[in-house]
Amino acid sequence: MKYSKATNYALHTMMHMMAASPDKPIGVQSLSEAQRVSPTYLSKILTKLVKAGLIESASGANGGYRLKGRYEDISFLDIIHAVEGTASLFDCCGSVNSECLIHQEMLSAEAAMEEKLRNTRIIDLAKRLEHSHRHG
Amino acid sequence: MKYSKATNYALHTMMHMMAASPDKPIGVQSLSEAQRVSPTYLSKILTKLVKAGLIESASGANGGYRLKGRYEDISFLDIIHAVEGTASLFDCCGSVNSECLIHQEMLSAEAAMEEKLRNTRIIDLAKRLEHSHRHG
DNA sequence: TTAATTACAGACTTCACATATCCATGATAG
DNA sequence: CTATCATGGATATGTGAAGTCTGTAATTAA
Ligand code: SF4
Ligand code: SF4
Repeated sequence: MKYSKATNYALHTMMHMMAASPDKPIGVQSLSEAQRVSPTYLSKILTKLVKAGLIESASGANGGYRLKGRYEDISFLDIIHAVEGTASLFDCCGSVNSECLIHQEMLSAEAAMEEKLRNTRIIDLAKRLEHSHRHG
Repeated sequence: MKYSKATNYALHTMMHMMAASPDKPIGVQSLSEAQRVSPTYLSKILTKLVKAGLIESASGANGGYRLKGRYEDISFLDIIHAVEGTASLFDCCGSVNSECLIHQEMLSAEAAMEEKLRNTRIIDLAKRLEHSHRHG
């Protein structure tokens, strides 16, 4: 029961892109160096963000990844859902039983967490701090 | 990023014990039959609950597992912590950086879920419904 | 047109952990 | 003493996370 490291990488990358210039694409090479993760692996993760419509990519020289459209609205939950999927944390027996009290409680608790994550936008944190360090 | 099946078993078992008589110990044999899980495996899970002080066990004939003390106060979170552990869902780089905004937000969101789980007691749900079915 | 650069997709490996199973041991009631 | 019951350790087994490798496609610069 842990968030994957991929989610961590995605959050850091998005934070970094928000703090940097949103105009020019940034190659996965430079994005990976700040986080000590291999470029090919980070690329896999960022492709998920592309498919989720959160960012856009450009092949070829001077290509890379770039924010698009209404990037100010992107929340923590958007990124987490793009990377981890949207399935419930509590999948008992596959079927959703709306009458089950255990099930209801677990979904309700998860919803409380998602509510918090949905109401926090990356851009707000990026504004509050030029956050580029990565300790370890 | 899923709750383990062990947590599911523990929740069902506790719900069952609350609905049944709290006086007599119930053997893991009968507890397991209701959930279609092997007795030995369920025993391992229940031992965690014993060590967490949520229930008590009695060896020998007519032994088994039984609620103890202030069992009315047991919350969802108590059981989940006993089974899954109390570590944070978001463990980046091991160290807790209180100044990191990403870290703060993730902890805050997790706290919202735990708050909900802490404020829901098993006994309340057991009262509302004699809940012993297990579909699959 | 060619070469360099970049993202993308698939196969693959490795590793950690969840999910058990089996068996020996210990405790306890009758 | 014996049947019953929990506990602990060792041991599979399966699944998903984490990461690597390599070829392919797209795009730009020369
Ligand atoms: S009884 Fe409720 S919690 Fe248990 S498996 Fe069914 S729906 Fe899920
Ligand atoms: S989220 Fe913050 S504390 Fe955690 S690794 Fe990233 S920068 Fe460090």
